[in-house]
Amino acid sequence: MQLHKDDGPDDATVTAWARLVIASRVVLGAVEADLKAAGFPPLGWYDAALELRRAGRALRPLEIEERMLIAQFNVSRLLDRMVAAGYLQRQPCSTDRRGFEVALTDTGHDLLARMWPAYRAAIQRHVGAKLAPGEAAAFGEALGRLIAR
Amino acid sequence: MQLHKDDGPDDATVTAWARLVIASRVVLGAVEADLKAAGFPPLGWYDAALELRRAGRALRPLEIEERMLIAQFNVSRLLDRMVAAGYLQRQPCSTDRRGFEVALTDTGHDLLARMWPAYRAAIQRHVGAKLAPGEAAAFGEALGRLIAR
DNA sequence: TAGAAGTCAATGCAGCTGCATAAAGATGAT
DNA sequence: ATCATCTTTATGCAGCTGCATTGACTTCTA
Repeated sequence: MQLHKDDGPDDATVTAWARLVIASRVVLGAVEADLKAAGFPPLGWYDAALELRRAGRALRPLEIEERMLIAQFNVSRLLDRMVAAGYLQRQPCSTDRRGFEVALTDTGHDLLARMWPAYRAAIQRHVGAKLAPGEAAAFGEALGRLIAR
Repeated sequence: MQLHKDDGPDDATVTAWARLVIASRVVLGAVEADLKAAGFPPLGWYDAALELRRAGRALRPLEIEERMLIAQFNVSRLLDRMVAAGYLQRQPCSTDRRGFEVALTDTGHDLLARMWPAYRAAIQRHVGAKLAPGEAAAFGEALGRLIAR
């Protein structure tokens, strides 16, 4: 236990932070590299497609933004690229003529199906295999707290 | 407990992975934003300067690369920028004429000293305050395992 | 010690990100 | 209904990243 006069983080917190910075770079990079090596598009494409499949309906860019927690202008461009690649299609929004909705095309559904085996293997290789058995749950809990609020 | 026939990740691992992707983006972004709002350069600059102070001597780009786990060409350009900003200085390497060493300037030492209060506060706000008491140690352990190997 | 192979660092290019702002439509107050 | 305000999405620009390659030097082999 560390004594301190201010409200700064304790040593364990600083260590956790420093490792979070490194680990996210290393693990994200490794998973992305595996996917790319297998000829697939970047992770963000999968994530966006997955949100659409989970929702079970067309979503507006704003809804994608809320779910993926990425900046508005990056959603705009990500959707552009995915539409251009044929994975998504835009359709006019019935209730707001400023916006539109994006829906998964058949090709988009197919992308999810084809990527999952490679993606799942990458997750197991770079995350699952490195955590102690049973450790993942508590680790995920802690990460969830970092996102909350 | 999940039954499966293949060697894929279990649900807790997939959840942990998904949250790692989001949490690192959210938390890194928040800390970077705090530093920027206080008029400081990006995190990577602090990290590089910190490695130099920790080492207590000039380091070669390759050594920075190993410590920060970032790509070679990104080290090259990060050092360029930090030298241009006056925080580092290059000096010829006595044992290898291909390379050189970088050393912290007085301004660089000063940067570390000036940034730390803002940085520490940001770590506490975005990480320390969100973890349950005592949780940071196990969390850091798990992150350490992800980096290892 | 010559030559092949390896290592260290920089750079041109393309693509992605952050930021500020714009354009178009929705919403709310009077 | 009108006008100001807010919301939704797109985009120009600058800077950062990944990738492939190059140039310079070192190391290894014989």
